[in-house]
Amino acid sequence: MRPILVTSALPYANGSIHLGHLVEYIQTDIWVRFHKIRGRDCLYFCADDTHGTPIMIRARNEGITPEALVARIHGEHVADFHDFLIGFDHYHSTNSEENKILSEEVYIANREAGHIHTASVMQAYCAKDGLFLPDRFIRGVCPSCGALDQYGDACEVCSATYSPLELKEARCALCGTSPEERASEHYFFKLGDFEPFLREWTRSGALQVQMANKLSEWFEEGLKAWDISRDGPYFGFEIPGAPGKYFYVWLDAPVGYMASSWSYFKQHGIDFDRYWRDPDQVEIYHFIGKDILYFHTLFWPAMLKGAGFRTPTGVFAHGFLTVNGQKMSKSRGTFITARSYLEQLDPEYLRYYYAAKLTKGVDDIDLNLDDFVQRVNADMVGKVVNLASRTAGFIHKHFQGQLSATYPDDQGLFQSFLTEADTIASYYQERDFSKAMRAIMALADRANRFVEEKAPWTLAKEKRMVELQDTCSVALNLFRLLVMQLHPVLPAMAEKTRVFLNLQDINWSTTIVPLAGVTIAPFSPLMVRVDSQKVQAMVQASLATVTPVVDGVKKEEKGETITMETFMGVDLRVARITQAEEVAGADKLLRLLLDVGELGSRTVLAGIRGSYTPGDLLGRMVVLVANLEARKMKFGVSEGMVLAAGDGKGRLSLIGPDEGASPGMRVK
RNA sequence: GGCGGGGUAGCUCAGUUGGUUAGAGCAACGGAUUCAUAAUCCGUGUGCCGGGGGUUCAAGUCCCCCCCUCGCUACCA
Repeated sequence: MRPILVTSALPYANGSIHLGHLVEYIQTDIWVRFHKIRGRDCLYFCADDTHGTPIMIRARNEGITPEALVARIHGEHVADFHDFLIGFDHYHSTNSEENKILSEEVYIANREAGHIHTASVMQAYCAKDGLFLPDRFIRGVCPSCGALDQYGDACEVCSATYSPLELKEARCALCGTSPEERASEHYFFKLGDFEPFLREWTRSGALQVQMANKLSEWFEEGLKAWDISRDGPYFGFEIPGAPGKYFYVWLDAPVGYMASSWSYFKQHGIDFDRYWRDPDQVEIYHFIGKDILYFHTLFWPAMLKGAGFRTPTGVFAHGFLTVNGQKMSKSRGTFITARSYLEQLDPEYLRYYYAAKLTKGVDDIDLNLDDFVQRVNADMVGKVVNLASRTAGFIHKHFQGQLSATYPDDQGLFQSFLTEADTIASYYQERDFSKAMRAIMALADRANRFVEEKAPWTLAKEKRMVELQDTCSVALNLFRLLVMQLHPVLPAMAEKTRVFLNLQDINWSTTIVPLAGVTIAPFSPLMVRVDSQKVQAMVQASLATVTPVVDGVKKEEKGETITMETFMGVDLRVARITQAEEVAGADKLLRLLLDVGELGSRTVLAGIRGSYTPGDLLGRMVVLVANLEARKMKFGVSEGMVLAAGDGKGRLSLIGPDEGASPGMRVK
C-alpha cells in the first residue's frame, strides 16, 4: 500500500477555532487515525494561514507586529486542536522559511513556463493609512440600491455586485477618509492555460460528483486569469523580481501544505520529492469545506502542474455546520468556540456526534444540541461503555479480575463482530462515518442482547460460576472489538480501554484473537454522561460574550410584568427622518433613512404606507427601537423599528417627541 | 432572475436502476429486568414522503408548475 499524505484546510490566523471549523478537523482526523491504526503509512499536516491585510490591520490595531499576532494565535490554535485530539503529525505556519522558499519556487517555475503576466489595475488607495484597500475594507453607499455602509464588492441589502470604484461615498473602513483611485501593476496567473488539464483532472475521480458538477459550471463561464499580487504594505512574501509586490495570501496558503510536510520531512529524514513530485509513490488528499472549492480544485492543481509538481489524488469537500438547524449565530449563543466547548464538555462527545452525522457527501450537517445530548448518552454511555460497566464488576467480585482461561463458546459472536468490522472499515475508508457508527451501534445492541439472554446476575445468584465468568468474558471481548472499531473516533476512550483490559494496543486488526486468562483492571467510568446543564452553560457563556442585554428579556418571558432591567434593555432613540420613499414592489412599506445622532444613520423598512406618504415624513422626528435585531426582508434589510400607535385595522399614528428632543437621545 | 443542493415520523437522517402494507436511531408509550453511569431487553404507534398536475399496471423515486430553505451567480431599473 502506498503511503498517504492528508491535509485539512489551513485556519486563518485571525480568529479562534469554532465548532464549524472542527467538522473538518474531526472528519480528517478520524480518517487519518483509521488508516494509522490499521497500519497504513499515513501523515497528517496542517498549518496556520497567516498572511493578508486583515491580519496586518488587526496587528496594527493591537499595537503589535503581525509576527507577534500570528505567533499568539498559533499557540491558541495548537492548544485547541490538541485538546480536541486532532493528531497532526505537524502543524506549521505559512509565515515560515519553508513556505517562502516553496512559494517562490512555485511562482518562478510558473513564470518561467510563461503562465504569469502583468497588467495595470485601478485600485482604491487610502492615502492616510498608506495602503491599497481590499474590497472588504471599503465601505460606502451601494450604487445599485442606495443602501448605506456596504462593502466594496457587494451589497448585503440588494445583493448587487460591483467594483469598489463604483461604490458611492466610498470611505476607508479604517480611518473614514475617502480613498483615491490609483493605478497599480498586478501579476496574474493564467489559469486558462490549464483548462484542458483541469477538465481532465476534475473527472479523474479526484472529486465528489457534486463538486465535479459545480466545476463544470465554472468551466462554462470560462477560466479567468487570477490576480496573485498585492501591493505593499502587505503582510506576506515579496514576489521575486517585483519589489513592493507581495503574493496574495491565497497563493501561499495551499503551498503551506507542502511547507508543513517539508518541515516534518526534514526532521525525519524523508524525501520531499517522493511525496510532491511523483504521483505514483504516494497518495495526497485534501479535506476542505465546500466554500473553498475554487481554490483547491482550480488554482491549486493548476499551480502545481505549472510548477512541475504532482497534483492531489483527491480533494474531499464537506458541508457547513448549522446549530439547531440554523446558521451559527452569536446572538443565539450558537457561535461556539472550541475553547468555550472545552470549558464545559468532553471533546469525544463532539467527535462521536459529528462522526454519527458525517457522510462522504457535501451536505451541511446539523448540530442539534438536544439531539447531541441524547445521542451521545444513548450510544456511547448506554450501549457501549455500559457493556463493560455491567460485566466487569462480576469479574472482579468473583474471579479476582481474571477472564476465563480459554475463550468460551460465544455462538460465533466474536467472529461475526470481526467479519462486520470489514464492512465498517469500508465505511470509514469511504468517509461514510455515519454508516460506520450505525453499524457499530447495531453490534453494541447485539452484545447487550447477549448479556440480557445470559443474565449474569442470575448466574451469580445461582452460583453457576463457570457460566458467569464465561458470559462476562465474552461481553468484555465484544466490548474490546467495539472500542477497536470506535478507536478512530474516540482515541482517548480507546486508550483508557487499553489500560482497562491490559492490552498492548487497541489497533485495528482482522487477526485478533479473543482475550483469555488475563487479568483486567478495575472498571472506572470510561466516559461520563453528557450533562445538559453543561451544554446550557456553554450556550450561555457564548451568549454572554456578545449580548448581555438579551439575558433579562429571556427570563421574563413567562411573567405578566417585566422588570425595569428588561425594559431598559430596549434601546429607544429619537430619530429624524432624513429620507423617505416608497418601496417598489411592496404595498405597505416605506423605506426610511433615519438620523439617529450618535448612532449614525439607519435604514428602516416601515409598514406605514397605508397612513403616510413620503412627503408627510421628511424631517419628522420619530422613536426608533435601535437595538432590534436587523431583519432581512424581501426588499432589503431593516435596521430597527419605528414606533406607531395603531387601531389594528391599518390606521397608524407615528409616535414623536415634543420639542426639545434631538436625534440620538435615549427615550426612557 | 439563472444554476445547484435541500424539503421523508416529535428530533436527526436512510431510502438502490420507479415495484409488494415507506425505513433506522433517538424521543414517546406499554411491559420485563435490576448486573450496570435512571443504563439494558421485549413490544407499540406514528408519516397527505413540501403543494398541485401529469406519465405509468405501479412514483418518495420520472416529467411539468408552484411554495419554503440554503448556497453560488448575474442583470435590468
